[in-house]
Amino acid sequence: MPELPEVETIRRELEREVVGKKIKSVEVTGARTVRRQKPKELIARLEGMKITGAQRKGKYLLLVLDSGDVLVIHLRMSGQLRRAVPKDPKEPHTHLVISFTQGGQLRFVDPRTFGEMFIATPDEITSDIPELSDLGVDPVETPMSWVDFGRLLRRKRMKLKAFLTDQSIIAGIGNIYADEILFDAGVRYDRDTDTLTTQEIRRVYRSLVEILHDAIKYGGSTLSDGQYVDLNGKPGEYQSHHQVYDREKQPCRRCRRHDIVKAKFANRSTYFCQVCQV
DNA sequence: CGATCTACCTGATGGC
DNA sequence: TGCCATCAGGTAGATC
Repeated sequence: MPELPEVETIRRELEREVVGKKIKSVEVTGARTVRRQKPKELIARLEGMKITGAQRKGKYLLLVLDSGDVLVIHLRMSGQLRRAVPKDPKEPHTHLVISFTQGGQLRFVDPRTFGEMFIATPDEITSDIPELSDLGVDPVETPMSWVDFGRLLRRKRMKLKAFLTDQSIIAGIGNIYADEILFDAGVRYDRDTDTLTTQEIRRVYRSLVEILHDAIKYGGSTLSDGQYVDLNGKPGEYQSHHQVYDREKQPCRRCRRHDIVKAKFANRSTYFCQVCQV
């Protein structure tokens, strides 16, 4: 479900809603949500702690605690974080509930159960947990120049879409935003990184920054299945700004004369305009 | 090293 | 109406 813009939207809400709150109790009911450690250990390291910060690295959310520990959350395909009060009916697939001493709850809901939560020390995050320590640059958190971006690109030899979605190079871009970025830049998904001209590199990077920030501005994308919602259950609005994603056979919004094509790349759908992207 | 495929799950959708 | 195949925002791991 969520890519950088959706996770960033949630992070900003967490900053307002849970930072400063103290954890009274934690209930783990899902069998798979806490799988790197015993739920008991996670609960023990959470209860009684105050949340002091809400950070994001790529698609990972990090809730920093006053104990020094960090609660790491990855939503994967269908995970949601929802604000609630104890009397709210429990939605199906609610796997973990954090209750605050100030009242109110943070609930983790995840139908497909790919999402996970674990608690780690900052040291473990920077050096021991490969997915996190090997994470590439977060283009929103740590802006770079297009020249730096070009250096990253020149170091690799792969298909452009694979490059953009490789979390160990650039963190946060997934299937939707890769397609939107490539359309905006006018470059095909299957171009080899070593064939891009300097101008194309500059265009791809400018599009990358613009699309991600624009998507954050609109609160991310919610597709027809309505899976992505924010802390308050509100869907995003960026889907109506999509130029290609999920627009197969609909006219290209740039050239207006050709239909968006859906192709398979790396076993997933890729949407593009055969005329506007070269 | 990169490309490709599978697995992990539930639920929605569309064809027959 | 029901049954079955296919697909979905992500990622890790196996294999070539």
